[in-house]
Amino acid sequence: MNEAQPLTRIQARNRAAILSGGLDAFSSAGFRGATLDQIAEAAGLSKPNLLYYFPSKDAIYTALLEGLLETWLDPLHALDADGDPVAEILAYAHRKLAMSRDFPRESRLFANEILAGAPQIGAVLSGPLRSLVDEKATVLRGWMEAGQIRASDPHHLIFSIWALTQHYADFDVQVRAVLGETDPFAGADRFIDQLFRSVLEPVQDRPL
Amino acid sequence: MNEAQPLTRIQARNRAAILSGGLDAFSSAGFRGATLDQIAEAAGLSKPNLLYYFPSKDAIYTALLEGLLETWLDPLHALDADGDPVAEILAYAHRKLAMSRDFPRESRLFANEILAGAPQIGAVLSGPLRSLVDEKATVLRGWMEAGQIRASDPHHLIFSIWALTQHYADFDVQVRAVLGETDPFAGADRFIDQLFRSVLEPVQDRPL
Amino acid sequence: MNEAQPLTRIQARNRAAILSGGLDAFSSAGFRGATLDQIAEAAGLSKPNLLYYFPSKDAIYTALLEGLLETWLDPLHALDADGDPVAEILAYAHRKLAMSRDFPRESRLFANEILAGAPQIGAVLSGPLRSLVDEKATVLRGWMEAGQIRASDPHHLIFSIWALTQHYADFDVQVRAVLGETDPFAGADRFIDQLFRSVLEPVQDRPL
Amino acid sequence: MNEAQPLTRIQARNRAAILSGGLDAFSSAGFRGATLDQIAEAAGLSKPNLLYYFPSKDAIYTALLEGLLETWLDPLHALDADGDPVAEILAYAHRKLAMSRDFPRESRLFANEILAGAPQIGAVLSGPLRSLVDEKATVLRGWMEAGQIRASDPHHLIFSIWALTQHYADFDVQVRAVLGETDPFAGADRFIDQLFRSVLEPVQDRPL
DNA sequence: CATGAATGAGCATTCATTCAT
DNA sequence: GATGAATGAATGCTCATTCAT
Repeated sequence: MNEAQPLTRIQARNRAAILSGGLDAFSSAGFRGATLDQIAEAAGLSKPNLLYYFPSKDAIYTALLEGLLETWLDPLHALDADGDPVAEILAYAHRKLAMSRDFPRESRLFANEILAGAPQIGAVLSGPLRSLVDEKATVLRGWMEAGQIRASDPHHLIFSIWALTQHYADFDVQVRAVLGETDPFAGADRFIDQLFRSVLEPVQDRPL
Repeated sequence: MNEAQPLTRIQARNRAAILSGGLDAFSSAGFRGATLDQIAEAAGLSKPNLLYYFPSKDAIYTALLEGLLETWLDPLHALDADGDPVAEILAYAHRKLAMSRDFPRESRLFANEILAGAPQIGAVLSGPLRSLVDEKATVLRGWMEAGQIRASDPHHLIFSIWALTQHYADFDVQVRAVLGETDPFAGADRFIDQLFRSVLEPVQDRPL
Repeated sequence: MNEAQPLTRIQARNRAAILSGGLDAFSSAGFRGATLDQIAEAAGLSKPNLLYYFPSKDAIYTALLEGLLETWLDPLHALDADGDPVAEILAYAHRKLAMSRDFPRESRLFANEILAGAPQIGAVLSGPLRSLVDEKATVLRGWMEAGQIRASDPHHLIFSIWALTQHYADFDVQVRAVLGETDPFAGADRFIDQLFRSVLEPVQDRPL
Repeated sequence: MNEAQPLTRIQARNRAAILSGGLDAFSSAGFRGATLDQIAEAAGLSKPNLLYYFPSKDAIYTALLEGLLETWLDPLHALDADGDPVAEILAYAHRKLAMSRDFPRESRLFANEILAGAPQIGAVLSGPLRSLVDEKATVLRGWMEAGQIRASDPHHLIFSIWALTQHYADFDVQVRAVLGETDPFAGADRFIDQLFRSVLEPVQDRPL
């Protein structure tokens, strides 16, 4: 599996199947709780064949997390210092909520990793993630000082967007148990919009 | 170990040590990922001795969850329909945040159980929890219709309090990685207060 | 190990070795008393490898019993209502004794299962076995009423054949301790012949 | 527990309870398969207290076997060389059958020990038991040579009495499964009487 | 006499990984 | 590429036995 070689079709298909099976397993049972048997069955491969594509359980997990981190931070990267402040922030929250809706397993994989103490991505958190958050917090603070959004703690503002949006993926089982069969995301979208608009929009701008 | 008998001192001490060790293990690795060896070592007991107090790994987990559920819902129970609406809701959010600060392992245990699909407490979620939430949502809706707080979806309002407060326990590692050594809870408390005050207080009441 | 697939040579060899080792272990120590370690060692396999062929200790035991039951009842099935009565019964007793000589471990496995209360084959005893015995008892009664053999209780007649023949396998250790090194089966064969001839042959037919 | 001291009432009661519980356990599961927990629960004692009366599992088993062996051979001892031959032998068979009816657990304990290869009483079998059997076989042979009973192999004659009578205790489950609820012993008694009378009584003495 | 507490050894079974083909 | 076969190291749990009181 020389990485310089392009993957054959079978290779691509099997790698994808393994990663999908691994995502299922790791996102619900955590790294230690997931088993290669589960993953192999989900991927429709024998266990030795699975280990032909990834040398170890750890390698599957790492591949998943690495593939995830990029897309996971994309929405925040996209927050544009030159855009309309309220619109930018709300758009960011909506993008994050859409990720919870469209990629709930990825969200739960991430949650599991953090709950376990971030053994694999600890360095990313205190390195690239922290830098990115600090950079965007500076943008937010600039908007606040310019009176474009009301003043609040920019870091906690970001945390609140993470918490609120990821909750609908990570606690999906609980949300659905409480709401019944209703799809939670439409209501969540409206509520989140209302919540952040309230705290962000300067008072005099608020429509009576 | 007849439960009708009062526990001896040794029993009380060892049971507590086991539950604490189990809380450590289960809250970070999940049920499947935690091992009796970890728990026994954390409790300072041999593995067979641990199983002298609890008949199985499952029994420890169940004891933890049962002990947790009661206190977990207490803050919501305490939300008083006859109190001042904004003050009641904010007090609820503060109590929840205090629980994240004082009992972070319990929060992560709960998060892990939900992430795994709530195999043990699924029935509680769609039964007692749902009833409680519906009851309190009715209270909130009453306040909204009376104009005492601004209108929004009461279920999602409750979810948002859960999400925001539990985030500081469940994603503690990430929060601290981003903030550095600063204690997150003081800032979190202020931010949450500001956020919910914004969305709850009727517009005309807001000081200019 | 799809059972529809023919077994490979290795599979056939190892499954046979496991069943033989299991027969040794279960027939002398009973189900609970036998250990996978014994069986694995007798089969020349590691314990996990043994469990690669049979999913559990119970599965080995069940496979043995199922394989046994068929051949166990064959001699009785072969008792022919149209044959010569005395000859048929004596032939049946000889076949049973031959089984004790040639398959003593199987006999002891069966004895152990019965002694333990027949937890696995209880249903067979009160179902198929009872039907078969009742059917052959009816044949015997017919012969008795026709005066072809002397009258006696046909069920106890069958039990006596079981008891006498299986004794030489099940109590082999005792029989040999009492008899010394002599092979017991030649004498047993003669004695059983004489015993049943005495009780079966109509009195007037008996040579003086 | 100085053996020179007489047992207190409590000691006597508890020893008896342990032996009875042990008899239940060992007779159905064998030595290895039985557990001290079973025995302790059956005896209504705690496990450490049980081990106060008997120093080990092995000690209980040995005590049972030793207590058994004496009474086990009594009926054969009682076979009287000076009595009426046929009556003596039939009386022996009846006594043995009565023991199967009245002490089936003891019979099964003995059967289990033999099936396991007689690890504890092997020496008794090839020592005292063999001597006793040889002695009684000599008596039988004397009767045969005197024409008081018909000639047959005296050892196998004794084995046949053991086999037939013990079968009703050892294979009790099977016998009852085949016969239904009927009590087997009345029929067994008649059949055994008929069987041995047939093979023992000199031909000319037989009533037409 | 009796029990609560504790444990080393063992047991059935699982699991990630390796090896040969 | 893929699989059958195999295993060392756990893993949850049992069991006979010991110790302290």
